[in-house]
Amino acid sequence: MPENFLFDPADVAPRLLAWYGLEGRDLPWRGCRDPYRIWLSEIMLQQTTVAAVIPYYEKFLLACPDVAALAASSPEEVIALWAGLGYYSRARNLHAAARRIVAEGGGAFPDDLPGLMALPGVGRSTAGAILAIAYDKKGVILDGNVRRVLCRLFALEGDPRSAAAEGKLWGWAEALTPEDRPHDYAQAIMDLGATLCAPKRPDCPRCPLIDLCRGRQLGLEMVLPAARAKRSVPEICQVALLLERDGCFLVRRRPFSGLLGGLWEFPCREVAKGTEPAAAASALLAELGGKGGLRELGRTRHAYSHFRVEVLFYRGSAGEAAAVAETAGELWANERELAEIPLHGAHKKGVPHLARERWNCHDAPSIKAKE
DNA sequence: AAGCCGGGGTA
DNA sequence: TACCCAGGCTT
Repeated sequence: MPENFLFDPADVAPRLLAWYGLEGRDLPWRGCRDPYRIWLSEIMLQQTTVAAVIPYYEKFLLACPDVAALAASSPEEVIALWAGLGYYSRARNLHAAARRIVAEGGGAFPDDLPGLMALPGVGRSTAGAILAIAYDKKGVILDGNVRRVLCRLFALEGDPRSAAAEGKLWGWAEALTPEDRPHDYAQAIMDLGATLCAPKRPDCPRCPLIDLCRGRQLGLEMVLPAARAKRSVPEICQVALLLERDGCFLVRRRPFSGLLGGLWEFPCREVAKGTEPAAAASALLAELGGKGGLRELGRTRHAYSHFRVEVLFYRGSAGEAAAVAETAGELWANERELAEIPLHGAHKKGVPHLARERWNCHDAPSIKAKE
Protein backbone atom coordinates (compact mmCIF):
# COMPACT_ATOMS: atom_id res chain seq x y z
CA MET A 1 0.00 0.00 0.00
CA PRO A 2 1.39 3.46 -0.86
CA GLU A 3 2.61 5.32 2.18
CA ASN A 4 0.20 8.23 1.95
CA PHE A 5 -2.86 6.01 1.57
CA LEU A 6 -4.99 4.63 4.36
CA PHE A 7 -6.13 1.84 2.07
CA ASP A 8 -4.92 0.13 -1.05
CA PRO A 9 -6.06 2.25 -4.02
CA ALA A 10 -6.37 -0.93 -6.05
CA ASP A 11 -9.29 -1.92 -3.81
CA VAL A 12 -11.51 0.84 -5.12
CA ALA A 13 -12.03 0.05 -8.81
CA PRO A 14 -13.21 -3.58 -8.37
CA ARG A 15 -15.83 -2.51 -5.85
CA LEU A 16 -17.03 0.34 -8.01
CA LEU A 17 -17.16 -1.86 -11.11
CA ALA A 18 -19.16 -4.53 -9.32
CA TRP A 19 -21.58 -1.91 -8.00
CA TYR A 20 -21.83 -0.27 -11.42
CA GLY A 21 -22.80 -3.58 -12.99
CA LEU A 22 -25.81 -3.74 -10.70
CA GLU A 23 -26.75 -0.11 -10.07
CA GLY A 24 -25.32 1.89 -12.99
CA ARG A 25 -27.63 4.27 -14.81
CA ASP A 26 -28.85 3.73 -18.34
CA LEU A 27 -28.28 6.98 -20.24
CA PRO A 28 -28.73 7.86 -23.92
CA TRP A 29 -25.00 8.22 -24.60
CA ARG A 30 -24.09 4.93 -22.98
CA GLY A 31 -23.70 1.74 -24.92
CA CYS A 32 -21.93 3.49 -27.77
CA ARG A 33 -18.24 4.24 -28.33
CA ASP A 34 -18.68 6.93 -30.96
CA PRO A 35 -16.18 9.61 -29.88
CA TYR A 36 -18.38 12.31 -31.38
CA ARG A 37 -21.36 11.34 -29.28
CA ILE A 38 -19.27 10.92 -26.14
CA TRP A 39 -17.66 14.31 -26.72
CA LEU A 40 -21.04 15.97 -27.29
CA SER A 41 -22.47 14.44 -24.12
CA GLU A 42 -19.44 15.48 -22.05
CA ILE A 43 -19.59 19.08 -23.25
CA MET A 44 -23.34 19.29 -22.64
CA LEU A 45 -22.91 17.84 -19.18
CA GLN A 46 -20.38 20.44 -18.07
CA GLN A 47 -22.02 22.31 -15.20
CA THR A 48 -25.35 20.84 -16.24
CA THR A 49 -27.53 18.05 -14.87
CA VAL A 50 -28.26 14.83 -16.73
CA ALA A 51 -32.01 15.44 -16.83
CA ALA A 52 -31.54 18.85 -18.43
CA VAL A 53 -29.14 17.49 -21.04
CA ILE A 54 -31.08 14.50 -22.38
CA PRO A 55 -33.63 16.32 -24.57
CA TYR A 56 -30.92 18.64 -25.93
CA TYR A 57 -28.67 15.71 -26.68
CA GLU A 58 -31.36 13.91 -28.67
CA LYS A 59 -32.33 17.04 -30.58
CA PHE A 60 -28.72 17.92 -31.33
CA LEU A 61 -27.93 14.49 -32.74
CA LEU A 62 -30.92 14.60 -35.06
CA ALA A 63 -29.64 17.85 -36.54
CA CYS A 64 -25.94 16.99 -36.38
CA PRO A 65 -25.47 13.20 -36.38
CA ASP A 66 -21.70 13.34 -36.85
CA VAL A 67 -18.75 15.70 -36.72
CA ALA A 68 -18.98 16.44 -40.44
CA ALA A 69 -22.60 17.54 -40.10
CA LEU A 70 -21.72 19.75 -37.15
CA ALA A 71 -18.82 21.31 -39.03
CA ALA A 72 -21.12 22.03 -41.96
CA SER A 73 -23.67 23.80 -39.76
CA SER A 74 -23.73 27.55 -39.30
CA PRO A 75 -22.98 29.22 -35.97
CA GLU A 76 -26.62 30.35 -35.88
CA GLU A 77 -27.89 26.80 -36.25
CA VAL A 78 -25.61 25.54 -33.50
CA ILE A 79 -26.54 28.27 -31.04
CA ALA A 80 -30.22 27.62 -31.76
CA LEU A 81 -29.73 23.96 -30.85
CA TRP A 82 -28.08 25.05 -27.60
CA ALA A 83 -30.57 27.78 -26.65
CA GLY A 84 -31.81 27.20 -23.10
CA LEU A 85 -28.93 24.97 -22.05
CA GLY A 86 -26.68 27.75 -20.83
CA TYR A 87 -22.95 28.44 -20.97
CA TYR A 88 -23.12 29.23 -24.66
CA SER A 89 -19.36 29.39 -25.12
CA ARG A 90 -19.59 25.59 -24.97
CA ALA A 91 -21.59 25.61 -28.20
CA ARG A 92 -19.17 28.00 -29.89
CA ASN A 93 -16.19 25.90 -28.83
CA LEU A 94 -17.91 22.69 -29.92
CA HIS A 95 -18.55 24.12 -33.35
CA ALA A 96 -15.04 25.52 -33.71
CA ALA A 97 -13.57 22.17 -32.65
CA ALA A 98 -15.71 20.27 -35.17
CA ARG A 99 -14.54 22.51 -37.98
CA ARG A 100 -10.94 22.10 -36.90
CA ILE A 101 -11.28 18.31 -36.75
CA VAL A 102 -12.71 18.20 -40.26
CA ALA A 103 -10.29 20.74 -41.71
CA GLU A 104 -7.07 19.59 -40.09
CA GLY A 105 -7.66 16.00 -39.14
CA GLY A 106 -9.69 14.93 -42.13
CA GLY A 107 -12.58 14.16 -39.79
CA ALA A 108 -10.56 11.82 -37.56
CA PHE A 109 -11.31 12.39 -33.88
CA PRO A 110 -8.29 12.84 -31.56
CA ASP A 111 -7.60 9.72 -29.52
CA ASP A 112 -4.93 10.84 -27.08
CA LEU A 113 -4.81 13.26 -24.18
CA PRO A 114 -2.85 16.10 -25.85
CA GLY A 115 -4.97 15.88 -28.98
CA LEU A 116 -8.20 16.03 -27.00
CA MET A 117 -7.05 18.84 -24.72
CA ALA A 118 -6.08 20.87 -27.78
CA LEU A 119 -9.73 21.05 -28.75
CA PRO A 120 -11.43 24.27 -27.61
CA GLY A 121 -13.78 23.54 -24.73
CA VAL A 122 -11.99 20.34 -23.73
CA GLY A 123 -9.94 20.57 -20.56
CA ARG A 124 -8.12 17.99 -18.52
CA SER A 125 -11.18 16.34 -17.01
CA THR A 126 -13.28 16.22 -20.17
CA ALA A 127 -10.31 14.91 -22.15
CA GLY A 128 -9.88 12.17 -19.56
CA ALA A 129 -13.55 11.29 -19.76
CA ILE A 130 -13.52 11.02 -23.56
CA LEU A 131 -10.31 8.99 -23.45
CA ALA A 132 -11.86 6.52 -21.04
CA ILE A 133 -15.42 6.34 -22.31
CA ALA A 134 -14.85 6.49 -26.07
CA TYR A 135 -11.53 4.65 -26.33
CA ASP A 136 -11.40 2.59 -23.13
CA LYS A 137 -7.99 4.09 -22.38
CA LYS A 138 -6.86 5.14 -18.92
CA GLY A 139 -8.35 8.61 -18.72
CA VAL A 140 -8.43 10.40 -15.39
CA ILE A 141 -11.50 12.45 -14.49
CA LEU A 142 -11.90 15.12 -11.85
CA ASP A 143 -15.36 16.56 -12.26
CA GLY A 144 -17.83 17.64 -9.63
CA ASN A 145 -18.92 14.09 -8.89
CA VAL A 146 -15.42 12.66 -8.60
CA ARG A 147 -14.26 15.65 -6.57
CA ARG A 148 -17.02 15.09 -4.02
CA VAL A 149 -16.41 11.35 -3.80
CA LEU A 150 -12.68 11.88 -3.26
CA CYS A 151 -13.16 14.66 -0.71
CA ARG A 152 -15.20 12.23 1.37
CA LEU A 153 -13.15 9.13 0.68
CA PHE A 154 -9.95 10.89 1.78
CA ALA A 155 -11.62 13.23 4.29
CA LEU A 156 -10.21 16.28 2.57
CA GLU A 157 -11.01 19.32 4.71
CA GLY A 158 -10.83 22.92 3.58
CA ASP A 159 -11.61 24.45 0.21
CA PRO A 160 -11.52 21.68 -2.43
CA ARG A 161 -10.96 24.30 -5.12
CA SER A 162 -7.70 25.56 -3.68
CA ALA A 163 -4.60 24.84 -5.71
CA ALA A 164 -3.22 22.55 -3.02
CA ALA A 165 -6.45 20.57 -2.85
CA GLU A 166 -6.65 20.31 -6.63
CA GLY A 167 -3.19 18.77 -6.69
CA LYS A 168 -4.11 16.17 -4.11
CA LEU A 169 -7.41 15.36 -5.80
CA TRP A 170 -5.82 14.84 -9.22
CA GLY A 171 -3.24 12.59 -7.59
CA TRP A 172 -5.88 10.51 -5.89
CA ALA A 173 -8.01 10.37 -9.04
CA GLU A 174 -5.00 9.14 -10.99
CA ALA A 175 -4.12 6.54 -8.37
CA LEU A 176 -7.63 5.10 -8.26
CA THR A 177 -8.15 4.89 -12.03
CA PRO A 178 -7.49 1.33 -13.19
CA GLU A 179 -5.66 0.20 -16.31
CA ASP A 180 -8.40 -2.36 -16.78
CA ARG A 181 -11.91 -1.30 -17.86
CA PRO A 182 -11.40 2.47 -17.69
CA HIS A 183 -14.55 2.87 -19.80
CA ASP A 184 -16.71 1.31 -17.10
CA TYR A 185 -14.76 2.84 -14.23
CA ALA A 186 -15.22 6.40 -15.50
CA GLN A 187 -18.96 6.02 -15.58
CA ALA A 188 -19.04 4.05 -12.34
CA ILE A 189 -17.37 6.73 -10.24
CA MET A 190 -19.47 9.47 -11.79
CA ASP A 191 -22.61 7.45 -11.13
CA LEU A 192 -21.58 6.95 -7.52
CA GLY A 193 -21.22 10.70 -7.10
CA ALA A 194 -24.50 11.38 -8.88
CA THR A 195 -26.57 8.87 -6.93
CA LEU A 196 -25.27 7.53 -3.60
CA CYS A 197 -22.50 10.02 -2.85
CA ALA A 198 -24.83 12.92 -3.64
CA PRO A 199 -24.17 16.48 -2.44
CA LYS A 200 -26.78 16.20 0.31
CA ARG A 201 -27.64 13.17 2.41
CA PRO A 202 -25.19 10.64 1.00
CA ASP A 203 -26.57 7.10 1.14
CA CYS A 204 -23.56 5.56 2.84
CA PRO A 205 -25.16 2.22 3.83
CA ARG A 206 -25.50 1.31 0.16
CA CYS A 207 -22.04 2.56 -0.85
CA PRO A 208 -19.54 -0.04 -2.07
CA LEU A 209 -16.71 2.04 -0.58
CA ILE A 210 -18.16 2.47 2.90
CA ASP A 211 -15.47 0.45 4.67
CA LEU A 212 -12.72 2.47 2.95
CA CYS A 213 -14.21 5.91 3.38
CA ARG A 214 -12.19 8.07 5.76
CA GLY A 215 -14.84 10.78 5.74
CA ARG A 216 -17.48 8.29 6.87
CA GLN A 217 -15.17 6.89 9.54
CA LEU A 218 -14.68 10.38 10.93
CA GLY A 219 -18.39 11.20 10.70
CA LEU A 220 -17.70 13.98 8.21
CA GLU A 221 -19.71 12.66 5.25
CA MET A 222 -22.37 15.33 5.73
CA VAL A 223 -19.98 18.30 5.90
CA LEU A 224 -17.58 17.30 3.13
CA PRO A 225 -16.68 18.74 0.76
CA ALA A 226 -16.43 22.09 2.52
CA ALA A 227 -19.06 24.56 1.34
CA ARG A 228 -17.99 27.38 -0.90
CA ALA A 229 -17.81 30.84 0.55
CA LYS A 230 -21.09 32.63 -0.01
CA ARG A 231 -21.00 35.39 -2.55
CA SER A 232 -23.39 38.28 -2.71
CA VAL A 233 -25.85 38.12 -5.61
CA PRO A 234 -26.58 41.54 -7.12
CA GLU A 235 -30.16 42.30 -8.12
CA ILE A 236 -30.74 44.16 -11.35
CA CYS A 237 -33.91 45.67 -12.78
CA GLN A 238 -34.40 45.87 -16.52
CA VAL A 239 -37.11 47.06 -18.89
CA ALA A 240 -37.68 45.16 -22.14
CA LEU A 241 -39.64 46.66 -25.01
CA LEU A 242 -41.95 44.59 -27.17
CA LEU A 243 -42.04 47.00 -30.06
CA GLU A 244 -44.82 46.14 -32.50
CA ARG A 245 -45.03 46.79 -36.22
CA ASP A 246 -47.73 45.07 -38.27
CA GLY A 247 -48.13 42.25 -35.78
CA CYS A 248 -44.39 41.67 -35.51
CA PHE A 249 -41.96 42.51 -32.73
CA LEU A 250 -38.38 43.72 -32.90
CA VAL A 251 -35.71 41.33 -31.63
CA ARG A 252 -31.94 41.63 -31.74
CA ARG A 253 -29.11 39.16 -31.61
CA ARG A 254 -26.51 39.67 -28.91
CA PRO A 255 -22.82 39.67 -29.84
CA PHE A 256 -21.36 36.17 -30.05
CA SER A 257 -18.82 36.94 -27.37
CA GLY A 258 -19.77 37.49 -23.76
CA LEU A 259 -22.88 36.79 -21.75
CA LEU A 260 -25.61 34.91 -23.64
CA GLY A 261 -23.53 35.20 -26.80
CA GLY A 262 -25.48 34.79 -30.03
CA LEU A 263 -28.89 34.60 -28.39
CA TRP A 264 -31.74 36.93 -29.27
CA GLU A 265 -33.60 39.37 -27.07
CA PHE A 266 -36.02 42.26 -27.10
CA PRO A 267 -34.57 45.77 -26.93
CA CYS A 268 -33.85 46.34 -23.26
CA ARG A 269 -32.15 48.60 -20.79
CA GLU A 270 -31.07 48.39 -17.19
CA VAL A 271 -33.02 50.61 -14.80
CA ALA A 272 -30.82 52.46 -12.34
CA LYS A 273 -31.79 51.92 -8.72
CA GLY A 274 -34.21 54.55 -7.48
CA THR A 275 -35.35 55.57 -10.95
CA GLU A 276 -38.65 54.94 -12.62
CA PRO A 277 -38.87 51.88 -14.92
CA ALA A 278 -41.63 53.47 -17.01
CA ALA A 279 -39.36 56.41 -17.77
CA ALA A 280 -36.60 54.10 -18.94
CA ALA A 281 -39.08 52.25 -21.14
CA SER A 282 -40.32 55.50 -22.63
CA ALA A 283 -36.79 56.63 -23.40
CA LEU A 284 -36.10 53.31 -25.08
CA LEU A 285 -39.26 53.64 -27.14
CA ALA A 286 -38.30 57.14 -28.20
CA GLU A 287 -34.80 56.06 -29.25
CA LEU A 288 -36.28 53.39 -31.48
CA GLY A 289 -38.63 55.87 -33.11
CA GLY A 290 -41.73 54.41 -31.52
CA LYS A 291 -44.98 56.33 -31.21
CA GLY A 292 -47.70 56.56 -28.64
CA GLY A 293 -48.02 55.07 -25.19
CA LEU A 294 -46.63 52.06 -23.41
CA ARG A 295 -48.45 49.30 -21.63
CA GLU A 296 -46.83 47.08 -19.04
CA LEU A 297 -47.49 43.45 -19.96
CA GLY A 298 -46.02 41.88 -16.88
CA ARG A 299 -42.79 41.20 -15.09
CA THR A 300 -40.64 38.16 -14.44
CA ARG A 301 -37.58 37.25 -12.43
CA HIS A 302 -34.63 35.32 -13.74
CA ALA A 303 -31.68 34.00 -11.78
CA TYR A 304 -28.16 33.62 -13.13
CA SER A 305 -25.29 32.12 -11.21
CA HIS A 306 -23.86 35.49 -10.24
CA PHE A 307 -26.78 37.94 -10.34
CA ARG A 308 -30.55 38.15 -10.54
CA VAL A 309 -32.63 40.26 -12.85
CA GLU A 310 -36.22 41.42 -12.77
CA VAL A 311 -37.54 42.15 -16.25
CA LEU A 312 -40.48 44.50 -16.78
CA PHE A 313 -42.03 43.95 -20.20
CA TYR A 314 -43.64 46.90 -21.99
CA ARG A 315 -45.52 46.94 -25.24
CA GLY A 316 -45.31 49.83 -27.66
CA SER A 317 -45.92 50.72 -31.29
CA ALA A 318 -43.17 51.30 -33.82
CA GLY A 319 -45.22 53.88 -35.72
CA GLU A 320 -43.74 54.50 -39.16
CA ALA A 321 -42.26 51.35 -40.63
CA ALA A 322 -39.11 53.15 -41.73
CA ALA A 323 -38.38 54.43 -38.24
CA VAL A 324 -36.36 51.39 -37.27
CA ALA A 325 -33.60 50.28 -39.59
CA GLU A 326 -33.10 46.60 -40.17
CA THR A 327 -29.57 45.34 -39.84
CA ALA A 328 -27.97 41.92 -39.78
CA GLY A 329 -28.61 41.38 -36.10
CA GLU A 330 -32.21 42.59 -36.06
CA LEU A 331 -35.49 41.22 -37.28
CA TRP A 332 -39.22 41.56 -36.84
CA ALA A 333 -40.93 38.38 -35.70
CA ASN A 334 -44.56 37.50 -35.14
CA GLU A 335 -45.68 35.48 -32.14
CA ARG A 336 -45.25 32.14 -33.89
CA GLU A 337 -41.76 33.08 -35.03
CA LEU A 338 -40.84 34.30 -31.55
CA ALA A 339 -41.37 30.78 -30.31
CA GLU A 340 -38.79 29.51 -32.79
CA ILE A 341 -36.11 32.17 -32.29
CA PRO A 342 -33.41 31.36 -29.73
CA LEU A 343 -34.33 33.98 -27.16
CA HIS A 344 -32.46 33.82 -23.87
CA GLY A 345 -34.40 32.59 -20.88
CA ALA A 346 -35.15 35.91 -19.22
CA HIS A 347 -36.82 37.33 -22.32
CA LYS A 348 -38.40 34.07 -23.45
CA LYS A 349 -40.49 34.38 -20.31
CA GLY A 350 -41.98 37.56 -21.74
CA VAL A 351 -43.52 35.99 -24.84
CA PRO A 352 -46.48 34.36 -23.02
CA HIS A 353 -47.48 37.81 -21.80
CA LEU A 354 -48.43 38.65 -25.38
CA ALA A 355 -50.90 35.79 -25.63
CA ARG A 356 -52.24 36.46 -22.18
CA GLU A 357 -52.78 40.10 -23.05
CA ARG A 358 -55.26 39.21 -25.78
CA TRP A 359 -57.59 37.73 -23.22
CA ASN A 360 -57.54 40.37 -20.52
CA CYS A 361 -55.87 43.44 -21.89
CA HIS A 362 -58.09 45.65 -19.80
CA ASP A 363 -56.28 44.46 -16.68
CA ALA A 364 -52.97 45.88 -17.78
CA PRO A 365 -52.18 49.38 -16.55
CA SER A 366 -51.78 51.99 -19.26
CA ILE A 367 -48.86 54.35 -19.09
CA LYS A 368 -48.64 57.57 -21.02
CA ALA A 369 -45.55 58.14 -23.08
CA LYS A 370 -43.52 61.28 -22.64
CA GLU A 371 -43.90 63.78 -25.41
C1' DA B 1 -5.46 33.01 -8.66
C1' DA B 2 -9.70 34.87 -9.50
C1' DG B 3 -13.55 36.02 -12.28
C1' DC B 4 -16.74 34.86 -15.92
C1' DC B 5 -20.36 32.16 -17.84
C1' DG B 6 -27.06 29.83 -17.56
C1' DG B 7 -30.42 27.24 -16.35
C1' DG B 8 -32.87 23.92 -13.87
C1' DG B 9 -33.42 20.35 -10.23
C1' DT B 10 -33.66 19.62 -5.48
C1' DA B 11 -34.18 19.83 -0.54
C1' DT C 1 -34.54 30.24 -0.66
C1' DA C 2 -29.88 28.35 -1.37
C1' DC C 3 -27.05 25.10 -3.25
C1' DC C 4 -25.20 22.42 -6.81
C1' DC C 5 -24.11 20.49 -11.25
C1' DA C 6 -20.04 15.03 -16.36
C1' DG C 7 -15.53 22.78 -16.21
C1' DG C 8 -12.97 25.60 -19.23
C1' DC C 9 -11.48 30.06 -20.69
C1' DT C 10 -9.84 34.71 -19.90
C1' DT C 11 -7.40 38.09 -17.49
